[in-house]
Amino acid sequence: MPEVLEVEAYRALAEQAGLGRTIASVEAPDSWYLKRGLTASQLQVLVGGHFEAARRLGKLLLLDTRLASGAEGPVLGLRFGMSGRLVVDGRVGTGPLWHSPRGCLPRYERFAVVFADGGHLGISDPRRLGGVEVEPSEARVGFDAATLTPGQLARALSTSRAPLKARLMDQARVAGIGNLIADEVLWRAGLAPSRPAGSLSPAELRRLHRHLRAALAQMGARGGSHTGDLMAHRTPGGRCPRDGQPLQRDRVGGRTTWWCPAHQR
DNA sequence: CCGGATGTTCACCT
DNA sequence: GAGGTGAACATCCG
Repeated sequence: MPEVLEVEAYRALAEQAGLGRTIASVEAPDSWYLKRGLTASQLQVLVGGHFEAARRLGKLLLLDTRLASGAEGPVLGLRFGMSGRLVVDGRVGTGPLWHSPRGCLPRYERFAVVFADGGHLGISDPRRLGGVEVEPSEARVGFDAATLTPGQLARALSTSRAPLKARLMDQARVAGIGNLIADEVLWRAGLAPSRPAGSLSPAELRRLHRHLRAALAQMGARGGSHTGDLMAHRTPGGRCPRDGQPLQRDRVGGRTTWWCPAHQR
């Protein structure tokens, strides 16, 4: 699930409910979930400290920490993969948009911090595709999709012969756009997913930027990445809700892509 | 039973 | 160097 909209909801939840609470223990039962050599014992440094801020870069949730000593602690980086959710005191960051209530079973909790007040903040991730790291490289993350300017979009796409959709989903270029948002935005903007990214005219670039902003705002208000106008039609036999033409299913950038050859050029 | 799923990384090709 | 492909991760769903 998590694209920029979901991770932003997780960030808001962490900020609203997770800051300033004393950390009593860190539970990392799944060593595979700890990335870049991070170990459970290294995380024990957080005990007695607290989270000081919740930030987001693309799909990466960053938790700034303060140690018990008062010194600045490490930055915790949380990734959610396809099926990960942030859970704070039993509350899920995005409310009702998760389709399977079973995704929250205790056995799917891959990482958690238990607070001294008895509450907790954790990641529930059935498919185990997310992960936790310390001091993630913030410099390697591209322009954030939620605040992307027209100039940044132009820079992210310019001169590339890679498919437009692949470039939009390249987290080192534009951070936060996943498969569903990419299909939705390209459909709204009337641009074919396989167009070379660097081939867009200035007018097309402006159009893409406008539709990206509008789609994120609308889908955010509706409740997430799966609430786009194209979503219900991404299925065999599906037709374009704009012009009724059969949608085409392809593979672009390694991901299943649904698009309308009639109006996406 | 099989295929596919809102993601990332890596090895291995062209 | 730039891109593409397939595998890996683990579970659920149609």
